[in-house]
Amino acid sequence: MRNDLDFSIGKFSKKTGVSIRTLHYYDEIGLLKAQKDLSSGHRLYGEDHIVKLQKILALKFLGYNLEEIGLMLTNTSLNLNLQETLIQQQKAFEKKKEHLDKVLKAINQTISLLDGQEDVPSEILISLINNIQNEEDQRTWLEHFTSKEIADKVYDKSDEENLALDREFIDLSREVKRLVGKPVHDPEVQELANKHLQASLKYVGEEAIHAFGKLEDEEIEDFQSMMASPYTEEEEKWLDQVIEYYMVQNGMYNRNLHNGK
Amino acid sequence: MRNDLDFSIGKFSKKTGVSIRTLHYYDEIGLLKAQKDLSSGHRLYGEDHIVKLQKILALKFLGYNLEEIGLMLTNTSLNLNLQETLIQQQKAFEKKKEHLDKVLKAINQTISLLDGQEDVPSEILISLINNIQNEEDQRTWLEHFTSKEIADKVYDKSDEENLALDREFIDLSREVKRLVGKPVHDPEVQELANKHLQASLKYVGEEAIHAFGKLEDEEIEDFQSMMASPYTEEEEKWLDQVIEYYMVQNGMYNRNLHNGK
DNA sequence: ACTTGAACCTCCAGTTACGTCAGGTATTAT
DNA sequence: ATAATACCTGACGTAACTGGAGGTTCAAGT
Repeated sequence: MRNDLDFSIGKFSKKTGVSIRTLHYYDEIGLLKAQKDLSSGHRLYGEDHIVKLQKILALKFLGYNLEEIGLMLTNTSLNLNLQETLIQQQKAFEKKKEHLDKVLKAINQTISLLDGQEDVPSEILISLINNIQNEEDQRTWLEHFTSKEIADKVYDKSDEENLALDREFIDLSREVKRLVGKPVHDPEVQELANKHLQASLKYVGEEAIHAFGKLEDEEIEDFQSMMASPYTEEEEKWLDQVIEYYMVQNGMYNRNLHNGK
Repeated sequence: MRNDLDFSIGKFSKKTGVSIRTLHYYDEIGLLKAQKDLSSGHRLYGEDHIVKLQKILALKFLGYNLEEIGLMLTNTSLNLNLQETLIQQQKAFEKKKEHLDKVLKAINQTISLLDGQEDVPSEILISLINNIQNEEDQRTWLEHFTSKEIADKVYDKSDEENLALDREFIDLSREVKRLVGKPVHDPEVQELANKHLQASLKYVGEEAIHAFGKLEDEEIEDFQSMMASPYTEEEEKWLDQVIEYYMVQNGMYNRNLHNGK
């Protein structure tokens, strides 16, 4: 082993771009132990340290934590270890990427939804975001209880389509919040019921609604618990009544029809 | 405000999928304060808490930390805040995504490099990873000191091309490590020098090498400090001599030629 | 009414990979 | 010799929890 310890910790820090504190820390946990000048206590680094630090940084870049890195560097067979763990690492990072993509999708959708619109009620935003978040689970559920084709139809919409539908639901929910409490037979209220059903139909498709009709209440509740509703309990109850009344009036009673979103 | 506190913390935890311990924590930091049964001290949750927790989860999903979420939920104008901050959030996540992509690229390249190959020296792996990590900086540097065209040629290679080149460098470095210390005039050693120069040429291109020749030593050193070398200092010095001798023998002396990788 | 086990409580410690003081010593430049 | 700079150790803070210890309350069965 050579012993040309050319660098003080400051020089070494500048040369490698790693902060002094970090070097202290690596020394402390034994990951990169410096030589110490016995009289002054100052740390000294040499070429060997540069090489080792490069390894540390490379492995850190690949996502290993310092403990793992420590083990990999003492085990001489870095290679064997790497080959085994890299696959796991890859999977983990791919999961992270999927998550990131979902988040970015949610952010982008929310941005374009807010754009130009004034004062979107927060409940709606939340329900939108939650629905993006749970989209996969919902889709799986829907596929399980109906069919792949229906699930595809409901969830494979273009961005513009989605944006338009979301906008429609915003308007509707605003109406709900405006009219809540009014008697169900009020013409304005019944017009709302009509629009609400139309929108659900557009959102969820006719076949899906038909399939929904056949399910047990319990199953529907499972699904609803995944879908964040933008309404308060009060609003929800009122809307239930409004739509029930509307359907009875129009001879199409089915109490689950409006639960699409 | 309604006061129908229907859930114990256990029920609430199951209903929402948030751990009891996390609910304790949110209560403690005042993010989601539960009602307390005064006689027992047990926490009680109701519908309102569900709604609020949904908001918290949605905002967490968008990448806000708990403090930010707390502020957003007390400020009634969730909306205004959102619209401003979402753009930042978007940028931050896009950066994260870029980083992730780089890491995944490094992992994938390393995996395919290790695949089928037995016992790749760790120094090479490290230098490969470091080079992916610093690719952007290197490219910027190269563009600055030579030209965009050259940088493009050096760095825009297909995956297969890169893999083949990396394999070649592995073989070469194995040879270096095998032959190190032998006299420079040994025919085997000179054959190595030849191959090394060929590989550098393929890797970096003729124009780039030409451009390199015009640079100051200092500038080259800057660049090299970004490129992790797979060699020890001893090997590096020996290789320098070998190649210098080779070039002198073949009437093409230029001491920077072999520094491509 | 009694017991038992599950559910709940509070308080404390630990996690990662450092950043940021504070208070003191060593080296270097003038 | 003195001042500025570099370095030291030790301690605390961070974010968002998780886990455990040791004690209390609730629900159900006997």
